[in-house]
Amino acid sequence: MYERKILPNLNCGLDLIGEVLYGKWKIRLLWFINEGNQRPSELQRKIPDATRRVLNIQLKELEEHGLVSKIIYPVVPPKVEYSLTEFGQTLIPILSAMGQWGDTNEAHLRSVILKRIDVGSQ
Amino acid sequence: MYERKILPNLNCGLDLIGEVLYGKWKIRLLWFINEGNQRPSELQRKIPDATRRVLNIQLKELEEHGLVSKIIYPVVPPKVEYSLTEFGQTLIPILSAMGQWGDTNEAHLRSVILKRIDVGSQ
DNA sequence: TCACATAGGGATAAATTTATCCCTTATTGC
DNA sequence: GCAATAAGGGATAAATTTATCCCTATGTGA
Repeated sequence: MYERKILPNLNCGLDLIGEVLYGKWKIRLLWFINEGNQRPSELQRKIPDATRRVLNIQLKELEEHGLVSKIIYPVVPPKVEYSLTEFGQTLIPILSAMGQWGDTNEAHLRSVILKRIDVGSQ
Repeated sequence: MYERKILPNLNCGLDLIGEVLYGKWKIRLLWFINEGNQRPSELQRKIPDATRRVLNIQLKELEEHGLVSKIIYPVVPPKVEYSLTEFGQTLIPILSAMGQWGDTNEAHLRSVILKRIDVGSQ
């Protein structure tokens, strides 16, 4: 695992939540797990742009942060199921509000985001 | 400005909000601006761990994404004021909920975050 | 027997984000 | 004249995060 050289700022609640949600795929993972996609392979299918590798890494972080729990069934072929912990579930209303905000403002957001990116590319 | 080689995913509302909030200091900037710290030097004092440089860069992104607006007064020494746009203000309830969640769970979060980090360091 | 599905990890490269350092402008106070 | 203040930008290094590639294990079905 990467060993940090610069410690994160943990001064206030926003810092703390930022620390556990920071990660390209974490919010989506929480969301899809909450929707019932519990197995790694289902999550991969839901998030095809991410590689298995990163999803595993980010799932492990979510687990270490106490947001999801993992059950490994001792069968072959292997079977694993993730689910939100009680603690992780308390995040759902917030993620839901975030998603709604994004959906509500989709047109505008898509426009300004792409404007910053397509400066000569494509 | 850095030219992206990998385009971001913009499949759903969560992706969109993630894109505009992603940045080490952005949430804090929005928060402090909302609290009335409008001038760059005030923001720097509020966020001493960030350098002027990064704050400027992230403020510019927030501006380009339509969340904050910037007024430059033509005086010397220079005077600049940032404020939330109407659009930016719609984010405040969400940031507030996020901050509260972090505050409520401060002890637990601090513990699990530090556990992941202090694996041999310090 | 060969391909496939399932889950996961190591090593390393590439992408992206932050940090550092230094430079500019013009006025006020000493 | 010299230091401090206000705001900000360029160049470059360092830190951090993601992506790529390859390898392991074991049963099931064709």
